[in-house]
Amino acid sequence: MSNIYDVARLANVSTATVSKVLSNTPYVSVQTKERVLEAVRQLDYSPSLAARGLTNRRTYILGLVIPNDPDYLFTDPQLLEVIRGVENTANDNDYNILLSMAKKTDQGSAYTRVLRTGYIDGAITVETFEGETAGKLLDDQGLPRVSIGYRNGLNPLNSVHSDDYRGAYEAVKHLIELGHQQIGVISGPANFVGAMEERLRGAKTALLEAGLEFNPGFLTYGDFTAESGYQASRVLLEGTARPTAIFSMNDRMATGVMRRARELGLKLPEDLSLVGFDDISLAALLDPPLTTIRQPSVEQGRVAVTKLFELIKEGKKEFETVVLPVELIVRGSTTRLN
Amino acid sequence: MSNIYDVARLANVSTATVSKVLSNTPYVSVQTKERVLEAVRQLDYSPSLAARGLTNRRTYILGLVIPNDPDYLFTDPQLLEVIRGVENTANDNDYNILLSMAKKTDQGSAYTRVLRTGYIDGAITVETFEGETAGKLLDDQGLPRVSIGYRNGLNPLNSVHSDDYRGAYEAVKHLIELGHQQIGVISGPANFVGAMEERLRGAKTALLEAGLEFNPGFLTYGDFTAESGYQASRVLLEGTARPTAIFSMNDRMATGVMRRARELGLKLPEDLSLVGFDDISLAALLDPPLTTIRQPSVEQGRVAVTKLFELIKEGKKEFETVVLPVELIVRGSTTRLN
DNA sequence: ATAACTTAGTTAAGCGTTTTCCTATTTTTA
DNA sequence: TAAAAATAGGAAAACGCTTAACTAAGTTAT
Repeated sequence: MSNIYDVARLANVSTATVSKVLSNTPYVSVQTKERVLEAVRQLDYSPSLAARGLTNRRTYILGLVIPNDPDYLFTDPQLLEVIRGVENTANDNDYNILLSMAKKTDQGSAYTRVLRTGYIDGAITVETFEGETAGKLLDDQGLPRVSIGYRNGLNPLNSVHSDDYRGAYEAVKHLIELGHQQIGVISGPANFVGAMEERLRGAKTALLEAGLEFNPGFLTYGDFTAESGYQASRVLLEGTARPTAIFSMNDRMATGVMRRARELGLKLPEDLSLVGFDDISLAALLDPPLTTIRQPSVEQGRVAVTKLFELIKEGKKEFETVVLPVELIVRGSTTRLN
Repeated sequence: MSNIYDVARLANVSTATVSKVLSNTPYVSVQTKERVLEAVRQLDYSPSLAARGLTNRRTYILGLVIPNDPDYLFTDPQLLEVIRGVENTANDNDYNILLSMAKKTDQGSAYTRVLRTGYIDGAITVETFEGETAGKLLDDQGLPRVSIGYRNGLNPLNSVHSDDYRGAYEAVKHLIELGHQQIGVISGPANFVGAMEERLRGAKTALLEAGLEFNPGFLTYGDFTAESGYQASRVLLEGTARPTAIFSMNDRMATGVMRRARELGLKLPEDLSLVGFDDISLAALLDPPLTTIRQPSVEQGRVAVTKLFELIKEGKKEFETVVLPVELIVRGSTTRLN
């Protein structure tokens, strides 16, 4: 592999000039510039990022930190979308993505080292459960960081997330408008930062506005997996007074509800209306197709990186949290209460 | 952030000694070593990977190259598992993962640059369609590389993949043992390297061994999405002579088949037996639960990295392709032909 | 007692860039 | 037409680490 000296020699200039040409610094004549570029072409030269990082203090690498604890979070298909949005946007701007799937137990491991070692110019952290330490580690170093999700609970700075409140509100309002008054809610894990609280708040607000009251007995918790939705729905569907509709805080848990309902001989949507959250690709293909709240996952990644660039390149310290709009997608799993 | 000089000064030694301590080179006295380590601790020092990479020619970063063309491949939940296997194994060995989602159209973009610039010590490429260039780019530089999937068609070197042949063979054999003779096959895209050919070969072999002949009219193609399975199954299920069983080369397409069958009033498994491939987490939760071939996705990532380390650390040039066993999971979507 | 090792630690070069000063030439301004 | 300003390019230091080569002291073998 050729280095900057090879190029300089071939173009008959100094390495300083080569560097200037490559970084578009002014005061290089057109002829010289062309000669250098020709040499670069001939040698198929590309500058060593390691060397560049050493002088520059810029590595053109962003960290993407995703908690790997617990395992089941990782089966979320939306996550892949987020990753895709992050990677593509970074790449469009000539940045690369270093992936860190942090385990809480890690101390001094490769992942920690990378976050501490000037190897990345900034980071995106996917916020999940309370008690993740990666974010603090980054902040302590003053590294630019953008959260996907809710940072430190509901701190309205430097994060990007969907409008969870609104989504839940719309979901429940939709059910109420269909005549439902007994509405069960399956939440995600209670210690999942921010999002679940917001969705619960949205759901409650919708009830309140309709003059209905929230029945704590109709609130259960799952862990986002389909299996947990199945379990949670037992509580709701096998009690004496069962709800006529269920709002599940993600689609996968909703599939669990469907399965349970089927087993109990309940027909959707006639006997039970069901609204999910996420709009995973499968949602439209279920039987009946699932009414749900669409969340812009790729977009979350995209916006997070764009915002991170503002912090990195413009030296900004903070920005107002970006809340991305969600959309109610009405399909076949909800119907008017008869 | 402190550097090696700070540590050296504090410990009253030369930087060389610090470096030796940190890399466990012999000929450092216990006392000195302890003094250095104490200084490291006090200063919370960790060496700059950039600088280290410059001298070392080791970056402790592996590239993970995943084609991003076409989009729909990316919705594969198995992919996340593979990524997880790769990342975790790399991390366990103090390596990090640089994610590259290559678009074919990219030339000279961030991703290409990273692959050419001595920034990674090796790479894992996820093989999908023919004509991907990232692999060649890496090979041209002599960078160690392991493929997940089938390298250059069926080249039996330096790759890791599941036993696609065996999986398809078992799937179809299972159907035959249940008495089915008219078996439809929904393949993935024909230009998907290796895997589809192998699965088709497996299916044909099973038929042949049972003295049945392969009916080309019962072979259709999808693109791995549920929607394409739905479309493909129309061809199979709406003809005059329809198969009594279908082998779908992935689970998502199988869900499309289920949907179509339901629409046509066909009951699974009585009227139609269905076998998928992958065993995605949803498979067990479908109605009926899907009989399928389980593929070890996390394991593929894990093995790929392990093998890559052999190439990098031991300087090996090649290894025999690792074929990971698959497993037939019999659930409710298949039954004896009556 | 001397030669030959072994151990412990240091010096300084080198990895491949970028960037800050410089110098020299050309162009503009008054 | 002289001074000032703009343009073009180069020399060399700096980034933070590793490592080859070296020195010096202590240990062992003869």
